[in-house]
Amino acid sequence: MKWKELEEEPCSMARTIAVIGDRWTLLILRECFLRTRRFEGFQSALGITRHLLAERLKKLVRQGILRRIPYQESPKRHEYILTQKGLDLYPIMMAIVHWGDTHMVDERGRPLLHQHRKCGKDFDPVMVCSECGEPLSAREVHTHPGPGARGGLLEKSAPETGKTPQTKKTKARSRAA
Amino acid sequence: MKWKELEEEPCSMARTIAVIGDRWTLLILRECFLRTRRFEGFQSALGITRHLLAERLKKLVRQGILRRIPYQESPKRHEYILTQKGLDLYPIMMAIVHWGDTHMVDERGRPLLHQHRKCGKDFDPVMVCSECGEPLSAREVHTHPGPGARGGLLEKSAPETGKTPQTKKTKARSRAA
DNA sequence: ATTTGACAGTTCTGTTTTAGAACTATACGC
DNA sequence: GCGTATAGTTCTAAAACAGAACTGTCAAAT
Repeated sequence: MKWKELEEEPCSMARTIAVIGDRWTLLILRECFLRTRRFEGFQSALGITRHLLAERLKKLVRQGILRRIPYQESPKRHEYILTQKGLDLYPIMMAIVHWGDTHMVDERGRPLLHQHRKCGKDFDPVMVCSECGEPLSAREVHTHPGPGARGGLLEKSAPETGKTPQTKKTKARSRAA
Repeated sequence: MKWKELEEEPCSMARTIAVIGDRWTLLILRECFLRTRRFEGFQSALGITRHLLAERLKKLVRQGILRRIPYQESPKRHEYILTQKGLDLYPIMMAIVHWGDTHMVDERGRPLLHQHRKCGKDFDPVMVCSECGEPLSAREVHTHPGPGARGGLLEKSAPETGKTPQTKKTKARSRAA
């Protein structure tokens, strides 16, 4: 499967993964949230090859997650800062960090703590229901198709070019989330 | 950088990414939360190559995210189900889906809706502070080193094998999250 | 006036990963 | 014995990535 196909699936998760679902992109975004803004900054913080870094930054700009803004003329230099769309990735980042804090720390404890400016305390992120405010867990949630679902009868059945091929080709059946 | 190195960084995010930070693993986990349990089920739902699927499933079992449980003898067959560690990934999945719902849907709307059994309503996931219950955003959070941080003076400086090499080799400086 | 250094990339080559397809193995139902 | 279901393994070609060097612009130091 190519990244492009993934982006077009009727599944919000697949589409998001198509944009941020590789390790370097996620690490670049970590740096963004830690206020890194410049090419050399990302490169030395991550040890990513310059080639890949340039490519990933371009992709993030194309996707509207980062904005490329000049910070000096002659020579022209730009920095990369998060757009609102990018800032909205924060819950994903926090959820990832929190799972790591819970399941991947060694004896020494957490590498980084998070303090909430409003209440002044170190906190954990908790995911709650927007309607009732209760914490969420997988078992308490029921998923059902929404307006953008493509499923069952509405599914576009590709017009085969004749008889059914005998190859064991297995194509993904459609799945939404 | 190899996945193994990533796993050993003093950063909860890097460690988590080392485990689930590739596109197939994330999609396999999506299927797990949608109650897929068997090899063929994953394969036909995702269109992943069988080779990669086998590899990813092994990795998830090694990491304690899935458990491989026999469901019949002769021929021996197993199914893969989420452990508690795996179920704890739910907030990450929901955060990813929600970002996609917000920023990646087409005109037709969301592919999938989520209903909270407790209150009966379709909901969005909201990330709040465990201490004061207020919704979180990137700007209201201050990060600072925790007990597991390796930084500054404590950093293990690799004993160079002699004189400083003249190559332009750039190694990642350490960064925690 | 030439050299050095910072910055932001691009180009090159070789290795690793992944895609796509076929093959293996065990057992069941007919 | 024959086809089907399930869960893999093996093979080759294509794509992605790592590691290193190179390009180009300008400022400051020698």
